[in-house]
Amino acid sequence: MAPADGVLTSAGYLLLKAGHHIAVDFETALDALGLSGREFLVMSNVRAADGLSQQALSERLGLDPTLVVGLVDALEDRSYVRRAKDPADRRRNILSLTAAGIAVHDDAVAAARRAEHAFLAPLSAAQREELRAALRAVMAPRLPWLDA
Amino acid sequence: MAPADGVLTSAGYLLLKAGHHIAVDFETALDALGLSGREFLVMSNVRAADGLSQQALSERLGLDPTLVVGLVDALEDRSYVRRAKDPADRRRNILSLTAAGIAVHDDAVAAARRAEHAFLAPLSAAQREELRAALRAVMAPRLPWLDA
DNA sequence: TATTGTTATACTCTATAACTATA
DNA sequence: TATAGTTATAGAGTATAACAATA
Repeated sequence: MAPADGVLTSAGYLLLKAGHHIAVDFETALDALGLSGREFLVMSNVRAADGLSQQALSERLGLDPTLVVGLVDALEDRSYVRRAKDPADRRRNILSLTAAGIAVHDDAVAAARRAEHAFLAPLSAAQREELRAALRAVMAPRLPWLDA
Repeated sequence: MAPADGVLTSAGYLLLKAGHHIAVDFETALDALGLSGREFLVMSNVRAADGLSQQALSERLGLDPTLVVGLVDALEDRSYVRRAKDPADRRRNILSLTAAGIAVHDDAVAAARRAEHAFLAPLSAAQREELRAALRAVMAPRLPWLDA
């Protein structure tokens, strides 16, 4: 057997593929609500971390700040997200969800959970929890906000 | 606690993020060999499945056939991959690795394995294997060639 | 008439640099 | 002088459609 054998069934490659597949599933599930995956993540982060600035958000998302502008614009147009000047530093925009944003986000969370459950259906509840713990351990050094 | 809490620490989101992070790590590791991640996957699939056509390859990779053309072109230019007309159906290109291609691919596999090992370092050997088994179970319905 | 591979075009997405307003 | 946010531009990446060769 070739020394290269097993690459395509390695944990690393399967992880890469699984990540992409579930991303597509999330997009599909959120599409019914008129949200993109990124918009959902913007709302999730704004909701999870109070008083988030756009720069802090871009770091969390791993996206360029210039991309965040357009994302927040699109959500503000639909009145899901609010920009407010930080009184302590008027350069900063403090982001928050509106009541309408929270309502839509609740639905989006439910849709995402259904998609996740379907994706992980081949696993038992215990296996799903083990998977989550393993991924959390691996990602902890890379996602500082995960500790909180 | 808000009903939306936990989205960012869910198995699904961590899976999505982990997939992207390891993809970046793979790209970085392969860069030293002058290979892109996709070129590496082309070579890995050609090597794993004998007599693969470009169309079959595009299905395995989940990429449009028109993208495969350019990938194979670039690898053929470096004499890593060969195109040969299928005698049974002269529309088909049968792909194979050259000796040079196999040599480079061996190095690439080693580099990818090192990157994977570093990425999964927080996990024990048993946990890594459990992760691999879980991902394989989840992806089996989506990657038909995984059964082989 | 359908399929494999190829090419060309248009579209989307992203990264880079420059600008403003605040500090 | 440096930073947060914004805008505009250019580049890379992708999808769509049309074509040639073969079935």
